[in-house]
Amino acid sequence: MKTAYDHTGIEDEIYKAWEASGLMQADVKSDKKPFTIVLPPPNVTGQLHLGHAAMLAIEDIMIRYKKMKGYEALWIPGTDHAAIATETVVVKKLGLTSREEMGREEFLEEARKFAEEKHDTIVNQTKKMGAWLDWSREAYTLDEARNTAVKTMFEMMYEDGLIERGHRMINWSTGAQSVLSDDELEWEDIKEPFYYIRCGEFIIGTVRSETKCSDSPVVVHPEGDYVRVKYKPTPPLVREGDRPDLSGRGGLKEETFIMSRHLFENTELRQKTLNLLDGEFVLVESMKGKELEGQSFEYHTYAGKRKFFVLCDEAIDMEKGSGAMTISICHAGDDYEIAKRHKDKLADYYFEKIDKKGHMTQKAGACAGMTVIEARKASGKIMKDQGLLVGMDYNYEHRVPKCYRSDCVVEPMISPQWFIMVEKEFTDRFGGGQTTLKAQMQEAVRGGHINIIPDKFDKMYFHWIDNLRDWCISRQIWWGHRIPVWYDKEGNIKAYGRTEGKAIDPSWIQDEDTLDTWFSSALWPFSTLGWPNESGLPGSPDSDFEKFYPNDVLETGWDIIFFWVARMIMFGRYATGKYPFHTVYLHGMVCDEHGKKMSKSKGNGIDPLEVIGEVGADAVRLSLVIGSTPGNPIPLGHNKIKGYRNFVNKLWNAGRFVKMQMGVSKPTPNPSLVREGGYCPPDKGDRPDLSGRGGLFKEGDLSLPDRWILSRFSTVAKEVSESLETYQISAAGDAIYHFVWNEFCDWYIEASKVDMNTEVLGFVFAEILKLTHPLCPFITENLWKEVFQTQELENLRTEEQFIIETSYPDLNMVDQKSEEDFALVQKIVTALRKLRTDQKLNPKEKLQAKIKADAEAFKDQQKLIIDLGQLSDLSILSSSSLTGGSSSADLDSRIKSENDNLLSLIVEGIEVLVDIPIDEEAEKARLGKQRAELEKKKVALEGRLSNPSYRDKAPEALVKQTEAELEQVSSEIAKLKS
RNA sequence: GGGCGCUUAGCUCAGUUGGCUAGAGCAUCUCGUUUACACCGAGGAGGCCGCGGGUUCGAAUCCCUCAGCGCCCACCA
Repeated sequence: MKTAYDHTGIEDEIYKAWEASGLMQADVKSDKKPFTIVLPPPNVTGQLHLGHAAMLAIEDIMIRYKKMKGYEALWIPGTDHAAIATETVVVKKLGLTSREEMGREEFLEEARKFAEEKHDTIVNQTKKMGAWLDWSREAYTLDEARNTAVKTMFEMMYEDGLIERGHRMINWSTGAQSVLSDDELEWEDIKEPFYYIRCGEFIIGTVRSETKCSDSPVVVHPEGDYVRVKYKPTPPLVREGDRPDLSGRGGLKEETFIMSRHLFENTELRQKTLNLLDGEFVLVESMKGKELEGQSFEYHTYAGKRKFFVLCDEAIDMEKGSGAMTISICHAGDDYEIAKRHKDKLADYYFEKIDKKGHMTQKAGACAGMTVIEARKASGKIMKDQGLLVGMDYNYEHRVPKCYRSDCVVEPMISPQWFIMVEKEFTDRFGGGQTTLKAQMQEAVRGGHINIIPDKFDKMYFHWIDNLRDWCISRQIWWGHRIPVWYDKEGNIKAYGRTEGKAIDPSWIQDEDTLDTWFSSALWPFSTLGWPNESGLPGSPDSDFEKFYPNDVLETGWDIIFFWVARMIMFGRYATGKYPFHTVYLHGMVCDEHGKKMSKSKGNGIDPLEVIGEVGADAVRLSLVIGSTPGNPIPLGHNKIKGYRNFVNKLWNAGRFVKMQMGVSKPTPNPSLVREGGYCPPDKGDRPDLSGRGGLFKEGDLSLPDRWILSRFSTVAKEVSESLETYQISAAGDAIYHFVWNEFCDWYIEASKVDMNTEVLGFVFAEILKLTHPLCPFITENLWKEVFQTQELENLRTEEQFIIETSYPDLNMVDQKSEEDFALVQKIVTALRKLRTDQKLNPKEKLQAKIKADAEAFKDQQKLIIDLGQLSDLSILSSSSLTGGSSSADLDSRIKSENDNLLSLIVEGIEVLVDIPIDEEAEKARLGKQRAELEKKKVALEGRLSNPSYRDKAPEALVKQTEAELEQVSSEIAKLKS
């Protein structure tokens, strides 16, 4: 064994051995209680990033822990075809400007090849993390089985009327050339000029100047208060940063405007808004919006002369702009809503100003053919030059939607698409009566069927559902599940859903579009378990679906709670009648050590594969799970990783020490250690019992450190299990870290060097390896083999065992007395070490000391203190050990008088006298400081006890405890003073 | 604009029903080449728990105000 742990090579070797062992494959016929997690499938074209690494670490810990706890643990791996993301990448890789340059089939073949190549990469990277996945059940969101599930789901929902096709306002990604769901938008803050434009007498405000190029209704509020005003300019119109309007077409001449009373009367706002007009506004008349209705007029737009007419609608906000607006029915959601209410009047106004590529149509006149962004600038300039503007705000800030995959502009457009109706009533197939998908999703969490960790996401979840609109599931891309609908030449639907056993007429045409990638992802918890083929079929008791569905925990990053988690809940409940899992564990985003998002430009990114190469997967796993709590950012930096690398090395070296003590021969069973009728090892062969259910050691054989470490281990193992049960992985890791380092290594191993019990040493270390295994699978397996097994890795399964085959530690050897006794030893030894530091003594110099104690009861501690405190002797002061006989009348004062040349340490009220040359000054200072601290504490305790309400109302035990403390503090002070 | 959350040591963060002297890692200071480990050991220093108020015998913890920070949703006139 090397002095420093070297993970290189061995991790891959261990993973291969696990795979070869067959142990990773869950047994559907097992009697054990199932525990199931489905791996959130990484994008097949992706690289392993830190988010995956965190996910893998957390889920692997859960799986290994449950497996060692005796569950039939199943963790299903898989990959996601990631429709839009992959298609975008493939188009780029093939050097196409659009997929149409290649035929559909040819393109799909290329995409398939690409996905296959990339698949192996992500799978191998997943294995690097040590993930205990059942590869025999690996799934893919775009494979045959999942396609069957998709078609079945589509069919069910279509028949229930929950899937409909219709023309609606949708989000169009000009880059991906597809519709996107509301959740697939990413919003970007930008600053753009905001224009106030003349439109006849009206003034309309817009940031989208390019859309103001066509015939349009001017919409006003029917009950809104409007005014017609006369505008009298104040020439010359020259101001800083502005040029006089020399065109003579506006600004300088008298004219009339119609605006909201709100704008007219708020002078400050008016000046700010109509900042290109400098003059006087004089009221001509007042009117309600409805009085304006129906008026029509012609006016110049940047693209030429256009017709307008006035329409009333209550959607108008009188406080915004001038209280009037024109609408672009095909290019804005709100406008479309207004148009729907005025169908009869607006039939002629449904025309596209922007095409699917994001270019302006012929409607845009001079700007036709430009991109939206170009046209926005150009049209603004034209309008300014032509005097069509009455106001401008250069600092208007708003947010624009971008495509989350192709990062291009998203345009609202009207298009025929397929939708899942989340608010439509249907009859629950599982006896839930009339309900809606929305209601089922709400019930999942509200009814306590699903527990979200941390619970702050409950609110986010409900908020999302409350605002949820129908889910657009069709996509105009090729890579994905093609929508299972067939039309005849007239466009009538002739077939849908599953095709097995159905006659598909060759003349029918399948829908060109594919399904949203999240449609197949939403089926993942049960499509991976054989649904629909293995579900609900009588007499299929051994099916994965029966055994492992519902899943137990769904673990993922909180950022896909809506994309994925909510939709799995929706589909799971709808299709199987059961919520797909009982617990949702959401981890946060990995960020750098200062809480900043990792990004290439900042250079603070960490590549998980690179660091695994440097320090090994175990250290990386610990870095990702310790020091972070669910839902909160996971801070990660090289310092942290280094810290856990050091821990892994510490564990390694503890293993080396244990192995050295156990000798070259492997440990053999010591019959004297196993009690009559005690624990019987469940394992094959005559190996030592390292499983530790208690009843293993004879009381009399155990030293104080033995009893202490067994007791402490019992407590810590319990804490760790409890933490893992309650998904507090960080707390579990922290407890292990400190137990191993600060108790086992710092104290037990040190004590062992003096008085060795190799059975206990080996036993506790073996238990530590088991306890740590879920967090650090590689090094624990490695040490398990090195220290406790005789066989090589490949033979472990048949001849001995892998560590995961053992039981998770559950030891009941808590011994309060030993813990207290050992704690006193630790405190006295620490005090002695501090004394050496303070007095600048040679650390190697052995000291003489004395202590007052019961010689027999203190025997164990005495020896330990001598050894660990580097003493030559620690004599026990008792009445008989003092000169002048056995009278114990005033033992303390006699001790004092006979030893007043010795330095006195007060530890836990016990006086330790040390024979060293006393530096009077330093000693005085030390005592003064200690006394001050004690006095301060005494005052606090007395204050509390002198409060009658405290004695009255605080629990009795607490009051007693306070009294005991006061007593001890007082006695310590007395000893210091004497 | 609506909502959620955070503020604890120099840094990153724990602190689970209110109760011992508020903890950890890293950084820092002093000492140390003790044969498991220098990827180490020993010891130390460092906190009005954001500000102000309230409830309580008792508040980092519960309630309210304010300030600062972060996030989610909505928002294209």
